[in-house]
Amino acid sequence: MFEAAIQLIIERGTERTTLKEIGELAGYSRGLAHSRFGSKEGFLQQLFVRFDGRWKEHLSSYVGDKFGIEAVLAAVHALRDFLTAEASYMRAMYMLWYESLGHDSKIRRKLADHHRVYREDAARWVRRGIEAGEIAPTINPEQFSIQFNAFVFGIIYQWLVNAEALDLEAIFDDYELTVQRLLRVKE
Amino acid sequence: MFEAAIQLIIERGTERTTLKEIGELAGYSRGLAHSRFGSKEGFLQQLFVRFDGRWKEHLSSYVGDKFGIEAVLAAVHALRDFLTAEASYMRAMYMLWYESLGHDSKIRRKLADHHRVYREDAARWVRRGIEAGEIAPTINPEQFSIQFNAFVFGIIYQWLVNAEALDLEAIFDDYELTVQRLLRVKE
DNA sequence: ATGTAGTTGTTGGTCGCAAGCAAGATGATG
DNA sequence: CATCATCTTGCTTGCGACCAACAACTACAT
Repeated sequence: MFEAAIQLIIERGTERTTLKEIGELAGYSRGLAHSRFGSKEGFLQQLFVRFDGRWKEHLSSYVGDKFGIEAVLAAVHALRDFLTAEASYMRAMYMLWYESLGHDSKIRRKLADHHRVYREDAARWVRRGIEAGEIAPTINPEQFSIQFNAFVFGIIYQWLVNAEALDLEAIFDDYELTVQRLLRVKE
Repeated sequence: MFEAAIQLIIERGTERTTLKEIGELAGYSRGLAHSRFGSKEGFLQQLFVRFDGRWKEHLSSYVGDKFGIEAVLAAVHALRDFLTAEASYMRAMYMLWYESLGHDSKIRRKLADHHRVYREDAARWVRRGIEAGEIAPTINPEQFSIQFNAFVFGIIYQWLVNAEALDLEAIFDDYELTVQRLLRVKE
């Protein structure tokens, strides 16, 4: 059922995808999605949770308890691999996120909260990297974190707009250099 | 009419905004928006063109024929000021962009094209900065451009998700430092 | 002032369809 | 056979896009 929804969301976006279509594409009747999830909003919320779990799991399998530059690069690799291996997941997830920004919704509030956490995580990586003497103390962890998150979301956005125009390998390789240049303490 | 549309798109997104509401909020009858623009798609396209013109004008009033680091910083300032002075324009514009990614549309194709141009512009600024000896020749103009655009779109995205959580002044000040650190040739 | 044409805006109505609900079918299990 | 969960079907309601006919106003020539 969720797989069917992902496919439809990629094609039409969440707003133009109907519960009827989802049920039928999944091989059931038109009414099932509705009776299972109560409402369209309810269904999208479940989908949100599912997406979130999947990404969190993927990310933490890369980052683990790393910190400093290593953690930042691990997150970059997590994104690179997720974009290529789970492209449809990614597309549907962001379509859901983007469209939830349009109106007041639970998803929208959750999103704001998650984004705060993302920023805190990256800031912590940097802070611990500075403590370990690996990252230059002139770096402001909170600001780097915002810029790092901007990179992540900005790349994903450009990828959504036109995936073919981007050479992901080259982009992530070059961004690694940028991170090293910026963070690494000079001897 | 366009002003009414902007207000409604901010509240509900494009998909949940109806031509009827737009006409009525603008002080006309329910049918006017339709008879003027032919279709909802037609209306949104006009809106897209309008947004695009406004942003282009704003940006070029900051960048002019600058190049190198100066041009990059001018673009950063253009964004900073647009975000604060024209917040509703920005919100509605990006909601329109985001929602047009969900399905095949003319807007979507135009968007892809515009983004290519954005990347070319920034890459050109960098290339000319390298030629002038101001920017380190180790910098890859195309890759910096992608990262720069990612910053722009990524900041806007975070701002759309939760504007209150961001201190725009601090963000843009710190990003200036980042740009200088990355690009400026070391003597 | 009057007839003609063009522009702008209004109104009534059709069509299609998504969401949601309720009643019932199906089918497994103890 | 009774119960519970799962799934289907018929139906209602509401509404958005779109269209066609028409009204009101303006311009301008005669």
